[in-house]
Amino acid sequence: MQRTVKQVLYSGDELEMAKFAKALGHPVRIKILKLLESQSCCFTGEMTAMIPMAQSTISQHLKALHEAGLVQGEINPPRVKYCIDRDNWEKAKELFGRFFTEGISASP
Amino acid sequence: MQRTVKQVLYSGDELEMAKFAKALGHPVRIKILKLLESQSCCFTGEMTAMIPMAQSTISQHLKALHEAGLVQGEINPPRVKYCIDRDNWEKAKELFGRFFTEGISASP
DNA sequence: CGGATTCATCGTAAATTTACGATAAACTGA
DNA sequence: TCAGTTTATCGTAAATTTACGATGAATCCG
Repeated sequence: MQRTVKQVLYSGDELEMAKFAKALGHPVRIKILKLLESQSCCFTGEMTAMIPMAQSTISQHLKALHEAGLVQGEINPPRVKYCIDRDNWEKAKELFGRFFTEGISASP
Repeated sequence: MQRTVKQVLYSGDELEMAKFAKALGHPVRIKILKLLESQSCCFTGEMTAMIPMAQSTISQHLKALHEAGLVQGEINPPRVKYCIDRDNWEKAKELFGRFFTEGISASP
């Protein structure tokens, strides 16, 4: 008897690419990453000073970037210093690179 | 008198990257693009045959990809043949490439 | 002129995202 | 210990996304 539900199956690469892409799918998050990229690291406060948006909203976007693994935060009381997560950055770079050149790996 | 509303300003590149990234931000859209990439082009029906999801949903995702400019459809009655939009594909490739290596262009 | 095929669009419900202000939590330094 | 600073989280409203089935539009073939 057929018990498995009709459902799309995704490869790990597909899921990971989508996760990264989703995190990049808002211009303010692009801007934040650009900031971190240009000055290696910075505190939340510096971002809120440069981006005219409520502090809570910036914090929310940072959380999204963190959950996608693109950013990591180092507690430096009473502040938090954010940096690009280099490992995942490289992973994303490679995934996007492959995707746009050959089309992502040909897994399931 | 100050009349402009407090508002974040984005560069064209930031907006365009976010638009592309958002379109890539769902695994089924990644899968669809992979399909188009691997067999140059295909009809909607071939996708719905390979992806267990309602035809209307696939069509909706194709619309999203089309609106982001990543895909173009050529009417071939009674079917529609979809292909990667090569111009924007290259644009996206370059944007993501620059972003992950140097960090996107340093405009406003 | 039908009937069949192919795809888009509509209507809809549930879930998620996005923004804000208010508040809480963690830590410093006086 | 108390006041101040910095950031996260909560609560919330509006907008958007995602999925489905049903229906509509366009075109081909007989």
